[in-house]
Amino acid sequence: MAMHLASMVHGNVRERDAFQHAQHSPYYPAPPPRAYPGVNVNVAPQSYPAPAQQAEYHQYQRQRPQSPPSPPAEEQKPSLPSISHLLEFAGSEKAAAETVAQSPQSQQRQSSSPQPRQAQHRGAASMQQPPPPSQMQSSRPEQCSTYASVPSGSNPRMTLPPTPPMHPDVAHDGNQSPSAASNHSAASVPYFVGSSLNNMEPHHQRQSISSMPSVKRDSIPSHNVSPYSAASVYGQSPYASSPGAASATSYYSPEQHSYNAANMYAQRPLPSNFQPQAMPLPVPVPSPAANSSNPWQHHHYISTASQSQFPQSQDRYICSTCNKAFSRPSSLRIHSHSHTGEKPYKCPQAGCGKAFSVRSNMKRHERGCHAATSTTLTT
DNA sequence: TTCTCTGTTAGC
DNA sequence: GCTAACAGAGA
Repeated sequence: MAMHLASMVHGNVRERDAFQHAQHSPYYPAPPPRAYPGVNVNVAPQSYPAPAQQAEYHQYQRQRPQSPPSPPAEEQKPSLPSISHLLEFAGSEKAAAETVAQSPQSQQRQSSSPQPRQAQHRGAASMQQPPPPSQMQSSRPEQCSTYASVPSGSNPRMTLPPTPPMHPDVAHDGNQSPSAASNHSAASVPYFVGSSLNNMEPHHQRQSISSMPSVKRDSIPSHNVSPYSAASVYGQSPYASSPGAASATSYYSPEQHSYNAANMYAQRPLPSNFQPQAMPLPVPVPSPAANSSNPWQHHHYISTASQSQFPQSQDRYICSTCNKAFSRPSSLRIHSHSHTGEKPYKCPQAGCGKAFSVRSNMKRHERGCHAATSTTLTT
């Protein structure tokens, strides 16, 4: 159940991420629902359409996937349960869940009998799903849940090449709840998905970046409102109170993220790869000192298999914000300044006060603007 | 392998 | 012209 819950959270995080990246943001305002305003954690099965009506019900859901949450809360019952409820739920059903996970028969039973829950999750998914469910819902869930599976290096599926986003219907098979789907896809899909902006393989990232028509360097930050907006968004996210929020905040809290490039950029996939509490990851929260050997790569959640897919010495360091790849940690660190707005290099000239994010630029400025002054001073 | 410096490009 | 940002070369 912990995994279940974690996946659920994952799915939501990814979903949010997807929303953030969604082209059509009519759904972006959706997050509010995530505050679980009308979320009835105790959504009763009877509140869902009977099995015989599910098809129609789902049809209905699909036909109007784009319609934003409307006032009539009755129809929105199929929404995700709150974290708190999930926690409670996890506690009470943990044993049962474990049993289920271990027993295929139990899975069968679960997939066949708990229709209500299934419907519930489906309903929730449908309600929160942005228009293109095939991309939004199914793709995002995979990446981060895969991250969850990374630690288990024994998972053979991790070696599989990237697979296209699962079809929503497919994602619903088996244990079909979004969370279940996440679990399911987690194991079957590599940590990144092509549709994911933040979880692409470096070479893919480069491709995507290079393919970006005119990604002005200066334009990157604009798209990068993300580091902060993301931080704020996540900070406001209901998940901040979730068990995994600890790690999430550790990744995104602006405070930490200020200059801890190791935190911010090596963990780039964080939003989506948001690590649930149960993750047996070696080092969830990177300590530059602890990971001084290779802080960047480590936090990329790159499986050994994945690592072997691209050059070790080339652009290993990916900016978690804009996915830009760098071959050197220092480059990434400096680049991070462009996102954080940090300008650690201040002009030493008295009365100047100018600051730069790049040391060389500062020196250049010094030479250019204070050459006379400095020469005068030095001589 | 990484850092610093230099050169370059592009936006304002 | 100034600055941001990046890549390459050398240390």
